[in-house]
Amino acid sequence: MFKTSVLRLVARIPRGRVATYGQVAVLVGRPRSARAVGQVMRDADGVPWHRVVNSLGGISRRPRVSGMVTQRIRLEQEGVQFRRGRVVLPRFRWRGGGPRRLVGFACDEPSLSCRNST
DNA sequence: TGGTTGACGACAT
DNA sequence: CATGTCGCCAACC
Repeated sequence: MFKTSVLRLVARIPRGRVATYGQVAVLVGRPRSARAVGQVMRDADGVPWHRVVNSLGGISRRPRVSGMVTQRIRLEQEGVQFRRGRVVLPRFRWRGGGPRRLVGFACDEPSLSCRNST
C-alpha cells in the first residue's frame, strides 16, 4: 500500500537528515507521486514527518496550521542547517532507503570526492 | 464511476 | 531569482 510504504520509509530517515517529497516517491517506487507523498504526510503521525521537505529544501505550506516554524525548529534542533530559508540539501539530504543504484542523488556531498571539478 | 483536491516538481516567463 | 503553468497521482467525495 502506498501510504504504508511511505510511512515506513519516512520512519527510516535518520535524525539530522532530510528527504524530499520527490525522493520519497522514488524510493517507494512511485517516481511521479511526490504530491501524493505530501498527502500522506498531512496526517502522518508517529513518524519524523518534519524530515521531509520540498525539492528546494524549503518547508511547504500546510492547509490549516502554520507548522512551518515548528518543522524548521525541529530540524535545526537536530543539527540541520538552513540557508536563506532553505535546508542545505547538499549536506543534509538523506541517501539511503535501499539500493544505491538510484541515480540523481549521487554526488552532492561536499565532503566526499565530489569536489574535483570545481 | 467520474470529478476535485492538493505538505509536489519540472519548465517556461 | 520570483511567479505562473502544466503534468502527475493517491485520496476523497
